[in-house]
Amino acid sequence: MRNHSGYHRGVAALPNPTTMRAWHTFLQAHALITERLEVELQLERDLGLNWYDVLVQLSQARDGRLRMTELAAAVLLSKSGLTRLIDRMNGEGLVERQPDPGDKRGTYVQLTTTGLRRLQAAAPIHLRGIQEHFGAAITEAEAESLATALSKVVNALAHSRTVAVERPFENPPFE
Amino acid sequence: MRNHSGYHRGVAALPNPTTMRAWHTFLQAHALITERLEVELQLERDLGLNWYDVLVQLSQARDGRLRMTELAAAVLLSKSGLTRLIDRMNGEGLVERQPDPGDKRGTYVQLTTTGLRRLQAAAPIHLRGIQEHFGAAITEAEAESLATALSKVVNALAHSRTVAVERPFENPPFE
DNA sequence: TTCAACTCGTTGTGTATGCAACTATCGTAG
DNA sequence: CTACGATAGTTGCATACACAACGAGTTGAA
Repeated sequence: MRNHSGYHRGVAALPNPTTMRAWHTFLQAHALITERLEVELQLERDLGLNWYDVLVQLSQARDGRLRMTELAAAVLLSKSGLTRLIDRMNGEGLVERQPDPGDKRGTYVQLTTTGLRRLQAAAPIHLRGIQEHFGAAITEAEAESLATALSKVVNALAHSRTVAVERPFENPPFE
Repeated sequence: MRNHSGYHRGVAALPNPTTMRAWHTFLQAHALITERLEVELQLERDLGLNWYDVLVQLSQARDGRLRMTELAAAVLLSKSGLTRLIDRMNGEGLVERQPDPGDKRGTYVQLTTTGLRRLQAAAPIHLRGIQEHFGAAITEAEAESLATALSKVVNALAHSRTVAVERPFENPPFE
């Protein structure tokens, strides 16, 4: 699936100014809002965004539990990263490890009632932040457009598996 | 507990479904595209995105140099984080530290010709990635809308200095 | 049934990063 | 000029993460 969206001039089409402006704003917005939401949740509910994400994923899962690997994928962490995150959350009683009776290799991560309460306390803060810093700043039409546009970006990326990239020159194995 | 989950309490409205959809797509798009660009730059030019950002900032600065603090702000790193990043980049000859003759506390980070060459080799790869994965996926109108909408988000955040948030049952701000 | 290849989660290790404390220097009020 | 608070950058320490190697368990083909 190559770049067959018009504009083939020379080797690789470069972004036009509008694209670059959108790109830059995109990065800036993400950095700022993410940091703000993290800080607010941390200050007001003593909960990091990763912890929150884990709680959300578990609360939405059937029986409030997921396998380590599923959860790792859902919260975009490596397996080892999740192992240690769950260690910490378990240490605070928010989740529990349960052996999977059907597969002795596997472990379920189960949301505890403590964890659920913690999530219920945190969710309004987080959602309020999203509304305040994101939703309130843009119009409904802009939100629609944004979702549409970025969905296309996501789909394009999801469907193009890291195509063996070209290595025009250099990059020999010497260092 | 004040702002109850009430939808009409006025105090803290929660996001509507459109907003939430836009929000999720926003996060997803950022995570995916960022990872892809990082991987591509790393594989094809053996350069991390942070390194690239530093090189870009320096190349755009007057005389190809910036003070540590300015650079730290530009690339969104803490002072200590930048100290070590510059250590590493200096170790590979991409930048140099220069004392500021006018302020003996200060240090300039100066782009070297090696660093500039490295940037010139990397830039096409990175820009191509932005075009391919971002620019090509959306229409010009969507790019405009996105830039407009997210600019408003950025401005709102930049102008609202972390307003002392409510701490329902935490230490009051009375020091 | 057997066993090689795979999968699941953990552990060892290395790296990047932030915070707080520190040193050196600067700027200024008195 | 002095003294003190502010600022620039570095360092010690702690944390969070990824990658690779690993042991235990599973699966499928012969």
